[in-house]
Amino acid sequence: MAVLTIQSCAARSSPGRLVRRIDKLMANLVESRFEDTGVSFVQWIALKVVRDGVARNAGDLARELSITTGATTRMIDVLEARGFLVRDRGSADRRVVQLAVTDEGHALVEQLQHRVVEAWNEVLVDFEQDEVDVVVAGLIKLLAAAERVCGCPDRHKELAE
Amino acid sequence: MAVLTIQSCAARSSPGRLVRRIDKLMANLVESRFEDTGVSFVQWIALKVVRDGVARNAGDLARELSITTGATTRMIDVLEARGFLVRDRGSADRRVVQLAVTDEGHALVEQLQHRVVEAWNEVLVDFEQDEVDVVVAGLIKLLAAAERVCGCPDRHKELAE
DNA sequence: ATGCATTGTCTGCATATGCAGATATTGCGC
DNA sequence: GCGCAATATCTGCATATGCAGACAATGCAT
Repeated sequence: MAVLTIQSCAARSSPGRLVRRIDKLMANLVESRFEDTGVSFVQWIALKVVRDGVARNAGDLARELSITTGATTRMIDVLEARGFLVRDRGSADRRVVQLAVTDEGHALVEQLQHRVVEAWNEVLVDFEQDEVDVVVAGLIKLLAAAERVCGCPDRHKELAE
Repeated sequence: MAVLTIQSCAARSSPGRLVRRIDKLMANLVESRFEDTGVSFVQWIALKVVRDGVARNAGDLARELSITTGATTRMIDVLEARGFLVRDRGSADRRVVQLAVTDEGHALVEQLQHRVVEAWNEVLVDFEQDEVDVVVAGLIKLLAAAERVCGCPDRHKELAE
């Protein structure tokens, strides 16, 4: 408690700075390997969570991607136009837009998934399995703490995973 | 090595997903406490690294913020217009734009720094000091690994910190 | 000293996203 | 059934950023 001091709050070694930089670098790294497909990293994540049933409609998807529903609408527009995804205005509740990946989208997710794993494994080559586990565990705890303080609106149904 | 599997590469517990979400949440959290100042989180970081001498010119600042020099130019425009920062076309090399915070900028950094520390400490309230150290150490190693794979262009002078 | 490659910053244009209001649908109380 | 609050998505507009080329200053080879 009271763990961060003035000196460390925005230093190179502050958690905030580190997560930001890692996020940017990894997104760029992965995206550089998607170039032939014209699909962005975020678009790939969108397709993946829809395919895996983690996001079934537009609102779910927005929460999964940590972007607004407005931004999500437009991303779905693009993915639908490119034939990777289809909208389906639900018959039960006609407000919600059910999402499903097409065969083409499914194939794309599969293909790019291997590239993502490969990139991460190149980065993690000098890590032992338990080192990774420790980092991930720490991040999970940190995220939970941040969500608590933010009174996080997306404490949504825990689609076990 | 070969630590990430297909299953875990984009799951809720993947390092990539976690760092992205933590970054977004913390940026929003901090920014919500800056509202009265009209300064964004990134703008505050910019002022801070300039004040601390970590970034002395526009190029340095771009690397510190992980954004392009073009975006940096415009951010400097705003901060200069608001009187927090001054440009000074260097006399030694007239290409570089030396940066310095004004008295007003200095005061702002000081004031907001306390809010940032406070926010982080609220998040970290259930962490022991050594838990934080472990997470930070893991992130530092992860960042170094990512920079290695990216052939990172900003392995710039190690302004010790 | 001249020409040319390099470097640092800036600018024009495109995209991604946030925000706030609009629209459509649902469900609830009466 | 009617009116109204709540919900899910969409749209218009503003901003932040990336990218690629422009421009200015420097320094190096000759």
